[in-house]
Amino acid sequence: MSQVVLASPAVPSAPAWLDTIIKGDCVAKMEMLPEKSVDAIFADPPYNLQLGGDLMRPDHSKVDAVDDAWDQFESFQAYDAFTRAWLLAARRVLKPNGTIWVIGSYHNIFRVGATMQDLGYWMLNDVVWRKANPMPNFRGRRFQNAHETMIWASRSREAKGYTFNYESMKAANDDLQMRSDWIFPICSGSERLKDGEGRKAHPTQKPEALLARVILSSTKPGDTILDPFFGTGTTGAVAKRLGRHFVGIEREDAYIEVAQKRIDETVQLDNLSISVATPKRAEPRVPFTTLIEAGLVSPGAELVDAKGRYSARVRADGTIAVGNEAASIHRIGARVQGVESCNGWAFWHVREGAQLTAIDALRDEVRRRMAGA
Amino acid sequence: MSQVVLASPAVPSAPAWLDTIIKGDCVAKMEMLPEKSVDAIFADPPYNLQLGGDLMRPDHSKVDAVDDAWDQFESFQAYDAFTRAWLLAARRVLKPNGTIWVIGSYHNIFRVGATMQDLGYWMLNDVVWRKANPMPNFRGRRFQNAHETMIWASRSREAKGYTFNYESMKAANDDLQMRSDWIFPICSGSERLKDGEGRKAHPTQKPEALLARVILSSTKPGDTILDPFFGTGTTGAVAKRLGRHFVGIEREDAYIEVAQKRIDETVQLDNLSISVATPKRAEPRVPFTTLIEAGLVSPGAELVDAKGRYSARVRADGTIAVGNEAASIHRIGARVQGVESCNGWAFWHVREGAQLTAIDALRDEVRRRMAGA
DNA sequence: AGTACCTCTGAATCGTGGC
DNA sequence: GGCCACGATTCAGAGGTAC
Repeated sequence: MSQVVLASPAVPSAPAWLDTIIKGDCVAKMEMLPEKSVDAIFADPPYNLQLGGDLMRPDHSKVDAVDDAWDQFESFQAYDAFTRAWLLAARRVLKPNGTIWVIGSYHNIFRVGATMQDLGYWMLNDVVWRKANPMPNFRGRRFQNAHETMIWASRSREAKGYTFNYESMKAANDDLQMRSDWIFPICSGSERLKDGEGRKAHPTQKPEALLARVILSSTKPGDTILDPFFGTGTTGAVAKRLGRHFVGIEREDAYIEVAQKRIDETVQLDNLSISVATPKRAEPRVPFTTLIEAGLVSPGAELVDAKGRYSARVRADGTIAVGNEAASIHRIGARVQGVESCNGWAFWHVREGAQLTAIDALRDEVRRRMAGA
Repeated sequence: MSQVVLASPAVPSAPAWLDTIIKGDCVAKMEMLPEKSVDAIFADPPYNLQLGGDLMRPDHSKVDAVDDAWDQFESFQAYDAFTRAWLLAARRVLKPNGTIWVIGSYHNIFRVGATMQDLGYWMLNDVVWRKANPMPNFRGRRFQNAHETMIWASRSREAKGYTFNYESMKAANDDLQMRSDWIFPICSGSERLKDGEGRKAHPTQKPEALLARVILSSTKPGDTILDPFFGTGTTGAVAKRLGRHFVGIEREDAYIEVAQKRIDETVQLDNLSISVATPKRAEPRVPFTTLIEAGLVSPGAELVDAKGRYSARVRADGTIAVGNEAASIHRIGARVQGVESCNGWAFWHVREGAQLTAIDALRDEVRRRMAGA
């Protein structure tokens, strides 16, 4: 009797690169992967920040800026060429119905987005990550830069079969459609990886909650997610935890070491638990200027305290004025009483004829309108 | 007796185009305006929406999409050429310290932003308009598109003297820095302009509250704001109400008619209501020695920091001394803390028994006396 | 044990004016 | 145009320490 030679198994073995970190330049390494082999891509490319000198906080401490060599480009042209190259290589690797996420800030995201359109990617959404705790603007010269932007795109306009877990997202958002603006804290505390000396292991580590929403919304369990700028491996760790495969590409040994250890320590959730976490819905803070914008208080209106002893005028810019001094409702409330501080919301009222309406009641009205909308 | 011939007024007459709507193509008309003649620009260019067929709601009603001829471009190249042309013409008209706002969605904002950078504009912020009541996504294939993006940029990297009313914005936001994400309802209800048949007069009318914050944050009363895509004149109406001048450019007679009527019916707020909170930088400089001359601080008096850790002595010449070293309040403040620099006004206090009085408060007193005199 | 206070830090394109 | 003094400017969260 001759021995039966077993045929190769019906299920093909997983490719060697699956669930690994590939060391090297992301363009060269992506070109070595099979075409149309990954379901999704998450990319956090260099932002090309163009910083001037040192920036000091008001308390004279120095801001730890992102001044790494990998974020330096000679010109917009150089950055565009780099962007075009990696986006092109990424598109080859992406399955026809795959989607790509790219995160950036105003420094780079417009160039990235235009290049994506030029290469044939089809935009599905731009999603705003609103930071719950952004760094302040220390010099008071701009608005506090409190968000970053993600672009979510399919491989082409014709690709209609991409994954979007609409029902999961809606259920996770208290049965309302998930919006294009998400709020998450920045990555800090124990989640923030440290090197041997206790310094942050990577200057721009992203929060796992952000990656979790990305992965849960646009991939299925068992899918493969490629991250060409792997860094400390947030994409890989979250993918593993949520029962997805990953491929990471990273140039720097120090980052690879941290990422591998992190992923090794990550445990996959049981199948039941790979569901969408419910986002917290905090009571929205309503600034005084919103009452003016909503038409509930008019510029020029008179505010008085409950006993009618003090009076102030509302200005269009959201400050209120007494004499020739203008400041917030809180400051002016403190000022007229000659005290250190004052809750302007509790102190001031709008006079309508003989009737006084607390501005706090008007704020409640704004909250009702925002919730009802 | 001969009649006195009055000389021409010392104040030069306003240019003929101020506070008017110019009919025509915005590039051609901007090229006819004097260079460096406007303080700010607000632009709401065509979004280049690429809609397929008609979009139907679940109840089979048709969504009133933006399908106007002015929003159709043959290709990204055509849209880019158009964008480059109007941004170039706009930059010529903008004063060196002027700023520009451009609003768009993911369809066009990335191309607009990249072009702005290519032309030398310097980005200050991207600001997200979060819609309190956005249109739902009817197909359930994407996230609800719940925001639009505005880019705020100066004319060049070197222009540091642009207007940003930091104090107004902060006071209006309950004494917290204004963030880069703003929430406003979309324009609807009685604010939404209708044509003769009760249909909306313009498909993309922006809310006045949005324009008000733009104008209040980045212009001063009396400034001139150019809007090259004037539409129904939201920019003009809000500018007039807030005591700013405007110039509008619009091609379509129907929009011009609605806009002119709207602006004619708009009333300017009184001066107190529109004035801008004064930044400390702009207040008259008071040298420390003035406090001594005014008798508010005596030579020989002891200065301490808020926590009483450091102490210095006031000298008659307006310097203060620690040990055998004498210098300005700033230099000595820095010296005792061992830091590079220090705002002595915020650091030092006069001790009167157990009570500490900030020398900054004494400076305010001097300023009040000077203003009253 | 609980709380109050202090310190540190995060993708940052972060002066002005007089001499 | 360069130099230098003046002096303006921060929010939320985590973690540690003192009481």
